[in-house]
Amino acid sequence: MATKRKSQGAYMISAVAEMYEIHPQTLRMYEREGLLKPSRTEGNTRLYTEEDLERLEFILNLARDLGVNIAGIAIILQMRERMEETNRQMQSFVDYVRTEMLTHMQQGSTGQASAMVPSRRPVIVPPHRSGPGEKKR
Amino acid sequence: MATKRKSQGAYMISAVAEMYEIHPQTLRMYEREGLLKPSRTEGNTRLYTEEDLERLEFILNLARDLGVNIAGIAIILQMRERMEETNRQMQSFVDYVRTEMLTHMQQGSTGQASAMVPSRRPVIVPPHRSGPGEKKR
DNA sequence: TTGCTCCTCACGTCACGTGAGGTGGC
DNA sequence: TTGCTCCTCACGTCACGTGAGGTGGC
Repeated sequence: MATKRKSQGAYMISAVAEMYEIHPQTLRMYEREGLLKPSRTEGNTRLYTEEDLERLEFILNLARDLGVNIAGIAIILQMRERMEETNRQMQSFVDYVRTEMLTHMQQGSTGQASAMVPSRRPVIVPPHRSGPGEKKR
Repeated sequence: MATKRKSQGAYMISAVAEMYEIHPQTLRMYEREGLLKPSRTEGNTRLYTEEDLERLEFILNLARDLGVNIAGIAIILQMRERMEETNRQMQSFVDYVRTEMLTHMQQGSTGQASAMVPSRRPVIVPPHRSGPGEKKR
């Protein structure tokens, strides 16, 4: 019984091809060019995880909708990862500052804490809110 | 006397073409596709500023060395600008935190300012270390 | 056996870069 | 006039996507 789908949300190539209306050869090409790295079964069959599919959607958006070629997609993927890392670091810095501030506020200060820590988070990317800073006080 | 170069480091198309060994038509194409926006003389002749040239170098690096197509270059340019903006905001946040810290340190605290405010700017771009979070506690 | 997988080779299409041709202003 | 500029049109090349053909394992 050859199933197209594997447990844990891992998909064989034809299932992925069907889901995204993409030619299996194109999927193999994307892998050859380094855009995707699905794992393999012992029999050497490609297995696409949910994470691979998320990445594939991003790739297809660039390739189909925006007309970016493979070299461009590779670079954009790199930049995306770098930005995500930057955001993580930024967030941890904000968290650090926040707790440090609170610590010092408690050590005999005037209670201006909310004036000191900005009420909205300063920087970072579009959709997210960072969480802290808001419901403080 | 038709000069190729204008004062203030503004260049006409053939001068730019020569400097970068690029076909004038290619430069016109890059403009048509929105990658470059040189100003014009009253007579409608393109004038490339130093800033345009810096951008052009970035474009040529992507196109020639990395093989990125125009759609990809457009997106990468956008992302670059966004990252630069993020870095600027980050820097100003760091500056803000730093001066605010110092202010509060001076108001009857223990003088741990230098332990609290990172001495190098945190986050940002690739090869750096993040700075805070580590020597805490 | 069936229906999948793997692979390589090859073709059609289109974007990119370049060239030609004709125009106009310093 | 010369040498630049502007523009449009068109061609060659190559990357991308797709198809065919032959193989092997569940």
